[in-house]
Amino acid sequence: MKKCVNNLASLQFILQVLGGKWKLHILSILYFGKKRFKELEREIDGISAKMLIKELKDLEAAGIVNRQTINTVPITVEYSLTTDGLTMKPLLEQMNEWAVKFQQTTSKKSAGY
Amino acid sequence: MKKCVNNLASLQFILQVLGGKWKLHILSILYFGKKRFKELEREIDGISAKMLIKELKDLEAAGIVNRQTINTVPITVEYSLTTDGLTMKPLLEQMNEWAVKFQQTTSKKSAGY
DNA sequence: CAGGATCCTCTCCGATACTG
DNA sequence: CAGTATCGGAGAGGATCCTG
Repeated sequence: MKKCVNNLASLQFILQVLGGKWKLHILSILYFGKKRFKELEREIDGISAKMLIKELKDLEAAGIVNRQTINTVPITVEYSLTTDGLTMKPLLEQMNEWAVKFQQTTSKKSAGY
Repeated sequence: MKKCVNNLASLQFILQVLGGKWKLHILSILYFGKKRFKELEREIDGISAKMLIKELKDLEAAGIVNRQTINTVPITVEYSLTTDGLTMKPLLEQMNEWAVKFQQTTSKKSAGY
């Protein structure tokens, strides 16, 4: 009586959560643990502070990323994956794996033979 | 001597391939087999012909989708997953699974308790 | 039926300057 | 350091008309 998979209707939802130029990049870093805002900014090459803030807000609103403010003198904010966010680690791994393989096969082909 | 996963650098690549409003939706249909252009258009609610064409072209260029022209009187074109495209079926399944679960947990929380 | 061309709108995203 | 506000360009994406 379970539906098995007769459609992949929820796939759209993935894009709403992970869509945007930087979200996967951010997650691929938080994947390895808690990071401060500035660390993220440094590790994500090319991102502007504005976009980092925005994407982090989106991820926070989605319940994937945790925001923790620490009241130091120059304020410190740390971001990490929530419990829900952690559930997508295997998914991130598999996505990355697929991407690696796919890039290899396509580069072989375009190499001519 | 293998790298294990010490970074998820290829994740960016996923977005280049699957980014765009409709690509996952298209793939979630081609997942189940070959489809004609018009069938896709009908099954993807809200998509415009222009976007369907564009997204299909992108997917074709990426080597994920196959385009086959059949010389009937009103021309028929069929789209299907390539060999490379088929390799992402497990990925699509896992993405969908995660999305389903994630939507459940978040809807529970927003239900108040 | 499948797809091209054109026009138009809206959102994404970068750059910059400013606040606690 | 972390975040907000504003401006502006580029591209995504929609609607419509046209063609083989």
